[in-house]
Amino acid sequence: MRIGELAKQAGCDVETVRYYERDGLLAKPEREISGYRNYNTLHLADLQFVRHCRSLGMKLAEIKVLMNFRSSPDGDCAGVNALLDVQIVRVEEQMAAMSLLKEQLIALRNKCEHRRTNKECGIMQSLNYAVQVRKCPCHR
Amino acid sequence: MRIGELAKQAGCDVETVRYYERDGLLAKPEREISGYRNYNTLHLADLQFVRHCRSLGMKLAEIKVLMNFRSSPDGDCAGVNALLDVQIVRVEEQMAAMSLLKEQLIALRNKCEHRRTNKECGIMQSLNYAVQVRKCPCHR
DNA sequence: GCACACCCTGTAGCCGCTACAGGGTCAAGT
DNA sequence: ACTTGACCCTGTAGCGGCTACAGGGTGTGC
Repeated sequence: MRIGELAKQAGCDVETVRYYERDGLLAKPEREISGYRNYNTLHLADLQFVRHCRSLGMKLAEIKVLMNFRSSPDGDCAGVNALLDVQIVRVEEQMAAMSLLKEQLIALRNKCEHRRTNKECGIMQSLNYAVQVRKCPCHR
Repeated sequence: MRIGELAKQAGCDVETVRYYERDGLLAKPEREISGYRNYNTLHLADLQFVRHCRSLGMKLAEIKVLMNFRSSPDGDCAGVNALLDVQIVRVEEQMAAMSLLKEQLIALRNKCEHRRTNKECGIMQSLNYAVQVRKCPCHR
């Protein structure tokens, strides 16, 4: 199949496929005489693997590591587990940060009693000062 | 004061200050004969305002809007409120997405019973397929 | 007169794409 | 045989918000 079909099946953009190839994430496919890239179902499986990893928020460098694990099927999968743990920790950290952020934004939003001028606005006034930060409100 | 002192007081990098100036977020300061930028406390207040907004996750374009509100102090602050609401919605959306992500990652993590080979690893096998998505687990 | 901290401009890099420009190829229709 | 239009190619630039140089100039203290 050609690149358009491949991209469609994987639910991504043609440009993205070429980007992955350039980045060394996907193997370079054979070319037709015309120069067109020609893919088979193994290429598709690889691309889908990458897209699934991406949808889980993994970085391309991390996906490369997983691809390497994949190409040594008899190796110990401890590395896979460790990589997943990194993802989970990262997401948890981001969630904690967002939680704090939301709290700050809502506190700020409540500073304004409607229909004031900009200079009287409690929000605008507060933005002149650093946000009061409690020590990690999400973990108590 | 010179740029190094300004950056230090605002808790950011010198390069960041110059970047903000180039981006039109901060006014261009006077120059000394040497060509060095010379700042006063008003510049510092502006920079701190920007940094506080950034720490709340606002985009530079949004901060520009707030700066404009700031320079028309007698205007109606409804726009400020609306902008804050946009921030809050954005953070809530991101938190919902992260929550879903975390759930998916943990489900995936549980697919591997320790000390297998890569090809037997439940995680690696699952990554060949799309993640099962429940309809927004964070809102019920 | 020298060292060293600081400042300047301009450019390139990070990430994961996205969006062109400027061209070639192919298949169907007339 | 010719045209249309969908697809493909390479290469480059842009997004956001910085960060990190290179290659130079300036200021200050000893």
